[in-house]
Amino acid sequence: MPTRDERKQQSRQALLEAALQLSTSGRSFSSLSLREVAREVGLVPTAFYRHFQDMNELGLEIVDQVALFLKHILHQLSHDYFKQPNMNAETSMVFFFQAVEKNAAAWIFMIAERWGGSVLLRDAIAREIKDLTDGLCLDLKQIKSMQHIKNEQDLYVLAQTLIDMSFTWAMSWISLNRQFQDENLSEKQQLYIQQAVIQVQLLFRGIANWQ
Amino acid sequence: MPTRDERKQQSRQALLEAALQLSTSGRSFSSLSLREVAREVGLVPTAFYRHFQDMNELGLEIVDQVALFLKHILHQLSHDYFKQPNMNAETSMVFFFQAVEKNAAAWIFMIAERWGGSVLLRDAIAREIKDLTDGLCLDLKQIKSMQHIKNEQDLYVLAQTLIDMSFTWAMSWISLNRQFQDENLSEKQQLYIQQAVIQVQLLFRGIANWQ
DNA sequence: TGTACATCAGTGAACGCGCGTTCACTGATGTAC
DNA sequence: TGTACATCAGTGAACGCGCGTTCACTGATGTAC
Repeated sequence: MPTRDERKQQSRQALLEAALQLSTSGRSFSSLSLREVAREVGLVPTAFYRHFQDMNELGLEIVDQVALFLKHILHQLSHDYFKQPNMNAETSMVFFFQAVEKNAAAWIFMIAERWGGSVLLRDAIAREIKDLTDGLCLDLKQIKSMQHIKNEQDLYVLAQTLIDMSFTWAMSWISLNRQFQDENLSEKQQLYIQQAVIQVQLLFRGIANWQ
Repeated sequence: MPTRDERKQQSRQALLEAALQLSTSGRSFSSLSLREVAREVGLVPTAFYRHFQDMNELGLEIVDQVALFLKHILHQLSHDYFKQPNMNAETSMVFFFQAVEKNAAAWIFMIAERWGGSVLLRDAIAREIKDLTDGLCLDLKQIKSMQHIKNEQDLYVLAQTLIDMSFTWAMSWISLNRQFQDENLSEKQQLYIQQAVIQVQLLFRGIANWQ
């Protein structure tokens, strides 16, 4: 028998997940209503207030959870790509897209609300992206093929570019999955993997020939 | 004395501009109400229906107008950058940011609604961005420093990258303008120009060393 | 040019609906003795 | 272990509000003769 407090946490998490799911299924977070989220988890609207002051507070908590998740993914991917001997650009793009599909909601939320309707969420997301970039920058600093880059700022800009590109890749991939089906989909997917690989290679030739 | 039809067009355009302005001043298009837009231009809600069937139809028209504007800007910028003899990366980034500031609403709308709350708008914007990319691709094809790129697809991916980056640059610039003031702002702006220039140079070194 | 009629952008009242928020409540769980 | 009380997650009625949409209308502009 779970304690009262444990059941409260379950309701809280259910509200968070319902809001995340609703706001990433073709809608936006700011179009959700408090009543709708409560209804989705089988609670009366007023019970919402036992967990969050308002939808803003719930949104900020989603940003926290989603950003933490993306941090893990990006760290692991950069680790795999730069440390594993038999990792080429194509297989690591495939890995990336698998990770995106596995938790699409996280990516959709971050990208859609990055320039979305709520100032609070936008600012919180900006801070989290700054954080992600700092983390990636530290990862890059320990890579062999980056040692010739002397200027700290150049490395930071590279991290920025990679983060921005990964968002674009993730969202384009999700758009494909929404738009096409079956063999038509896998054809488009193959094509897009090729294009993303070219982007990566363009960037990394730029790095190799830096300074 | 303007004709009845001319005055109708003025009301129509006023509705479009009010919606664009409201949806880019920290809100999102899908959070606008029909009544709010009508109120903003001094019309009774029901008069809205003389011009558009609903907010979706108005939104699609905004996409049209905004995309047309961006097409002009991007074409002119790529022309200036690649054809003018004394154009370096920094001065052309400054030109770009001037263009962004001059009509920030257009950029904000396109970027925010690209992954925003309305499926109709998202799809329309996706089509327009495809169009912009095709246009830029044609421009690139006529550039001297691109002649060594044999593969059509590589050029297309380059155009894609440039379009995506220009959106990121525009939105970051607008965020700076929203967030900082006075000498603090111009300091951040200087820094960001430097960072964007590094991104461009990274990319163009990649191109120079392609194949 | 003047008249009679048609058009149609904008009006204003009315509607039903979902919203956020308040309030007093219920009854199961937790705690103190 | 049993009892008496406190806590508090969830309930349900009620509120005022802005919304999209309908409808019959008004009166200035446009058109046909």
